[in-house]
Amino acid sequence: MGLADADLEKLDQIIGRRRKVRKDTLLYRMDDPFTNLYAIRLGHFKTYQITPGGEQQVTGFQMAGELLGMDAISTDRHHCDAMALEDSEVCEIPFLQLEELFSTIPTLLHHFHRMMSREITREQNVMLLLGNMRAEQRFAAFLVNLAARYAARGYSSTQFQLRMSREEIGNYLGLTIESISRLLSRLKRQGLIRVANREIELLQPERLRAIAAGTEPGDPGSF
Amino acid sequence: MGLADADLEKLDQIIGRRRKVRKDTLLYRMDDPFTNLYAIRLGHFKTYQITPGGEQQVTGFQMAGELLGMDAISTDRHHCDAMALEDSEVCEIPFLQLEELFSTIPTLLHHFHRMMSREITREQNVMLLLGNMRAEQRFAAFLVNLAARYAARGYSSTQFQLRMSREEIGNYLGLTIESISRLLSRLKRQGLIRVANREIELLQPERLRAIAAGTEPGDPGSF
DNA sequence: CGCCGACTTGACATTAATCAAATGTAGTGG
DNA sequence: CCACTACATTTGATTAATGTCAAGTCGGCG
Repeated sequence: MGLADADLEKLDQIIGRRRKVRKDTLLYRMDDPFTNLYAIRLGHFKTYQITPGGEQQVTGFQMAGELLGMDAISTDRHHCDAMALEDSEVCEIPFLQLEELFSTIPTLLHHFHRMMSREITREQNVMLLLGNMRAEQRFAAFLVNLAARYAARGYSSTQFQLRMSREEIGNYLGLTIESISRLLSRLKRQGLIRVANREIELLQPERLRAIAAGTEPGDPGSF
Repeated sequence: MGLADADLEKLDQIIGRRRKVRKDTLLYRMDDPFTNLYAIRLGHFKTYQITPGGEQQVTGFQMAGELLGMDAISTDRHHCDAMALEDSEVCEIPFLQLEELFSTIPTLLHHFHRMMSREITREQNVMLLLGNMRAEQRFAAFLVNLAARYAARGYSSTQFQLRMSREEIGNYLGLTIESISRLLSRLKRQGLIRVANREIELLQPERLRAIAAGTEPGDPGSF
C-alpha cells in the first residue's frame, strides 16, 4: 500500500497478536465494546445484525485481506455480529494505537480513509441490489462480485467454493433459501454455471455479468 | 463537538466558501473528481446512484448538519449524484486540507472517523430495512427515522414536511409510488398519521415505532 | 379558468414467499 | 463398510405481497 519500510515496521509493532476463530464462532458480537479492528489473514466471515424481531440480516461476507469492525467506531460498540464461516485467522489492530500512528504516517491515514469509504460504497451497491434488482439479477450480481474478489486475490474467478450456506446467501440477498435453490437450478439448466454442493463454476461469466447489469433479460418463465 | 477554540479557528480557516444549491440541481454528480466534502448548512438533499440499466436508486436523504461526499474518498471520484430537494446551502470542505489538519487536531480526526463509521451503520440499517422488512414496516421505519433526526435538530418530531416526492420515497424504500400512496392512505385511515400533501403528522409515534420494530403486526388485509 | 404534474385509487398480473414433501449429504456409531 | 440420524438442499403446489396498468382526482400556477 505504498508505505516506506520504516513506517511498515511501526505499523507492524501495533498490530496485535493473531487470533484463530473457529468455524461457526463469533469474532465479536453486537454491543461488545470496541477496541480492535480485525484484518482477516485467512478464512471467511459473515457479519449480520439482529432485527428487533429477533431475525438476522446478513450485511456482508468478508474474506482474507478485508477489514472487520469499522462500523463500531461511531459508538465504541460493535453494531453487528461477525462469525467465521470456516476456521479462520485474524490480526487484532488496536484502534487507539492506530489513530496515534496516523499523526506520524499520513499515508497510512489516507489509506485508512479509503478503506472506510470503500465500505460505504460497497454498502451502497448492496442497497442498489436490494432496492431495485429482481431475484435473478441479485444472485448474478452476488456471483459476479465474489468472482471479482477472488480474481483480485489471485484465485480463479470462474471456479470457487461458496463458503456460506444457501440460507445465508438468501438472507443477504433478501430472498428465501428456496429462491436461491431455484435460481441455482435454473442457471445450471441454462448452462451458465455448474454446481456441486458448494463448489461452483461460472461457465459464462460474461452472460452472468449481463444479467447482473440488467442487460440480459433472463428467462422469467420457469422460476 | 468538543474542540478547543483555537482548533475550531483552524477548522474555520479551511472551510471554504458557502455554496447555494438551487432546488433540483446537482451539488455533484457521479464520476466528478472528488475534492471537497460538503457540510449541509441549510436544506435537504437526496443522493442516488444510476443503475447500469439507467434507473436511479436513492441511497439516502440528507439534512442540515449532515456531511455529503464521504463515499468519494475511496476512488477520488463521486459514486453518486447529490441533488438538492429544495433551495439549499452547503460549505465546501477541501478534503486534502482537512487531512492535513488531522495531524494537528487528533480530536477532529477522531470525530471524522465517527462520522464515516456512522454512515456505515446508517447504510447497514437500510440494508436491514430493504432485506427483511415488509412494505408497511419499511415505511414506518422511514417515518420514525425522519422524526428522530428532526428531533435531534430541535424540530418537532411529530409534525414535519416531507421534502421528497412519493416517488423518491418509494425508490429509496424499494417500493413503487403506488405502494407509498396506499401505505399513506392506510396509516391515515388507521389514525396513525395525518397527511396533507407533503405535510405529515405522526399521531401515534409509539405505534409507528412498534410497526417499524415488527412488534405490531399491522393490518395486512386492505393493502 | 385550465393545464400539468403529483398523487390516489382500483383491477389485475407477477414475483417470490410459504407450505409441504422428497432427496441428498455428512457424520456417527456399530 | 453400512445403517442411521440430523441437517441442508431441491422441487412442487399454492398463496400473499407488491408491482403494473389504467383511470381518475387534486392542487398549484400561469
